[in-house]
Amino acid sequence: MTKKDKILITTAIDYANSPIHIGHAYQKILADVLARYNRILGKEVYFTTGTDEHGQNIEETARKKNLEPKEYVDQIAKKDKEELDLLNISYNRFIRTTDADHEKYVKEFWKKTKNKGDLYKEKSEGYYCLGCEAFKRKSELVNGRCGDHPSKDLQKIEEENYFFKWSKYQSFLLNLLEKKEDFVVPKNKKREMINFLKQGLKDISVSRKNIDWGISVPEDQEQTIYVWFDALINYYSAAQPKGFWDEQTHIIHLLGKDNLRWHALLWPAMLKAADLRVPDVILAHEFLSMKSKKLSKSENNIITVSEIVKKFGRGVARYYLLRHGPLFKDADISWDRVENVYNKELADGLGNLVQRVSKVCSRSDYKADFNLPEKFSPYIENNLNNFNFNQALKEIWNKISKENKYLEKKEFWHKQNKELTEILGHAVKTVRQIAYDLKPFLPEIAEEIEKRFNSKKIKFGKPLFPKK
RNA sequence: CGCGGGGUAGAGCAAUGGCAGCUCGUCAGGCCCAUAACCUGAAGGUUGGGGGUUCGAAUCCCCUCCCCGCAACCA
Repeated sequence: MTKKDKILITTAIDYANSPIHIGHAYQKILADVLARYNRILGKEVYFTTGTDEHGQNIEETARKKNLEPKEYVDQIAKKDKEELDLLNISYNRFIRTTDADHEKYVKEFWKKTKNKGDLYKEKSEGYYCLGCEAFKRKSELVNGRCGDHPSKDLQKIEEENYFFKWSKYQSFLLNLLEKKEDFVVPKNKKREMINFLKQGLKDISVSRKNIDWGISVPEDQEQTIYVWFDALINYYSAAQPKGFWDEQTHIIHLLGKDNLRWHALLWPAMLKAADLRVPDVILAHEFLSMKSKKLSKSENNIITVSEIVKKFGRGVARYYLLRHGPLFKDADISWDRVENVYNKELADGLGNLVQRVSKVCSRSDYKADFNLPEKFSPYIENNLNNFNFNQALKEIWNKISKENKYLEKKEFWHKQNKELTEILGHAVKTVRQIAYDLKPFLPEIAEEIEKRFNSKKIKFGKPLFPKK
């Protein structure tokens, strides 16, 4: 991160085919931590998330449910928002690709790119695969069939579409990736993008004929803008009017590894074509699996945010994912593991430390001082500046363990007067700092600890995390 | 030769050439402030397999087996 004082943090917008699950939520949590952290540091933060609502898949899903596409995506967007609220995600704008202002920006963007000469119309022969809901190039076919859906017959379609001159930006992109250290995080993903680029870019079709559910091409009503072209622009539509798409803003995109190519290679090329600035950091995280199997709705192998919150309470999903989630490496989740982490790390670790310190404080006449923490511990800053969310939490938990050892060694429950005051002073200071450090990660928990500890008389209360 | 990640104690992971470590679980002890929590100690590994380089290999090289993603619209 940098010293600029405006920061734009975005998450990918989720495809409104089905509501989000815990895997999607992971990304929102990462973004939320960055947003809260930077706000506390006094920076101006704009944090966006939302839904990607156009495209043929969505139209068909809606029709199957006897709904108009708009009705259907309204439902999904509402549900997604509820899930985000359960996690206390502090977004500033929930942008939907069906929002009127977004449509306006997409059309503007299109015109700019067209005027630049980077969009051209060309008749192409395509093979449409019903399994993929997508066009295949002849070169992509395996034995004249789609490699992913060999059982489906391909429809040969001749269509005139708009193409984006992606190939024109190959060296621009290569330069960007090679020169800008942090442009794609982590490094191995960046290498992957560079390797892909070196294979050569082909121009890409960015419009479709005979698709109704989408944004139509300006001055060409027959054509509809391809969903990715439409979706990527959401970042700009959300941020630009608020003044967060200028050179004074540090722009961070968070996304899953599956979307990296579009964000690292197509989006910057589109921005360049429209004479707009490119983002600073593109952070791609890995995937969560459940008992080694992909999170998949069709296989009934998902956990939703509401389930986890219902079972363990708020904050637990945030903690689990931030500490044990798939940051730069795929990670596995299971109910057993969540329960174990809840009991050992949250209840026995953080929760118990808060209890034992506050109990001894409240039964003695100990009076705390008002030297409240004013900034994050250095390890929080170091780790968050490098996007090491899990390591930052690990450091906090090391601090908890160290304090437990200290209290044990001092046998503080036997002590009195001056000696006790000294030990409690140490413990209270530590707990207060822990609460401060936890603010970006577990805001509700941090607040609850502060309620008990940030006054003269330390209060003993109910366990923060009742044992399961 | 499509691209990439991975295989280390019962489980999850760390260690990029120098005594193989951490968390959980297990076992023993201590403590009694705390949510049967906390603290100390112990057991448990020929690092998937084979070969090579080296004084020394989980780590570098070659071969091989196995898992998992991505492959241009699933976070």
